[in-house]
Amino acid sequence: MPELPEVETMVRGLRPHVEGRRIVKASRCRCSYRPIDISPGVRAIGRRANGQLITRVRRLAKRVILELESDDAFVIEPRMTGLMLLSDPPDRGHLRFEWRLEKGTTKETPLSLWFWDRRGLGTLRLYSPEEMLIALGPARLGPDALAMTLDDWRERLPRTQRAIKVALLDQKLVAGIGNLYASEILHLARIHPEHPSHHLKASQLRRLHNATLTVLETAICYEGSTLADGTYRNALNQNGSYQNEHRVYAHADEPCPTCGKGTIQRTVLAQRSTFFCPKCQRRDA
DNA sequence: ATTAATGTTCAGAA
DNA sequence: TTTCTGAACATTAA
Repeated sequence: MPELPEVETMVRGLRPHVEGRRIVKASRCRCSYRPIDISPGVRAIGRRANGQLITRVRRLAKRVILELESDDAFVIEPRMTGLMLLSDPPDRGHLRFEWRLEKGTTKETPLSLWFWDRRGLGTLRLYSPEEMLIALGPARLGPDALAMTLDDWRERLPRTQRAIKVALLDQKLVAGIGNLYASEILHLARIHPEHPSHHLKASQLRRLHNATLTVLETAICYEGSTLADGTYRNALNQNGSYQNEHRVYAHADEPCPTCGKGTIQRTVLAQRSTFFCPKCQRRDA
């Protein structure tokens, strides 16, 4: 479930320890389960990455990017249960990939960066700048949810007739929002999840813009959401705490914390759980 | 002991 | 063209 706030938290945790360090060895872990989906192959990755300096760590939508001095870049996509960890993996059986990093100063111990993934749906790519543009350029990925301007919302949402909840999950339309934050954003914006995207009024688009920024920025402050299954952790294997601030997600049958009158409903949209307050988020509003 | 549910992305179907 | 469905996967709860 790492979405934008969780991936941003990973990147911020990694950055001070990883930027400016040299990769001694990048290699696939011997894993109890199936090996991680990587490309190019292990040998090509080693040839291109070993000895390289990591110049920058950044986030691209829900992906972690490790930029190398050669201008190649690792692109890690955690999908459901992937974690980028500097220490203390929950277990060793689900470790999928390791970057062994050079000692910084003499005092520091050698450091490993790990990709740990319980379900194993995550992927890792090593891209040249040209490959990166093709794989993750504007044709594949819309503007980052935090970078969306009001004009971006006004211009992009009318492009589809799907329910707004479904549109928010379309990474080509707007990148970074996942199932959990889509419900939270729509609740704060007081928009019904089934409202057709192309029928949103100006006032609703303004509220959607503001709610997106508020929810995602607040969630980043709380270091993301760690759900009941405990999958998501930051770079040091610590919990996030935004789950305590969720107003609708996984709160079915509870009173709405905003209006106190409605009861949170759970429905299924695009095969995903969707939570909303029928009083705050009226269909016709 | 099965089965359903979990959520991201993509391939392929409608 | 646009939208929808199912599969990939491990684990837990029912």
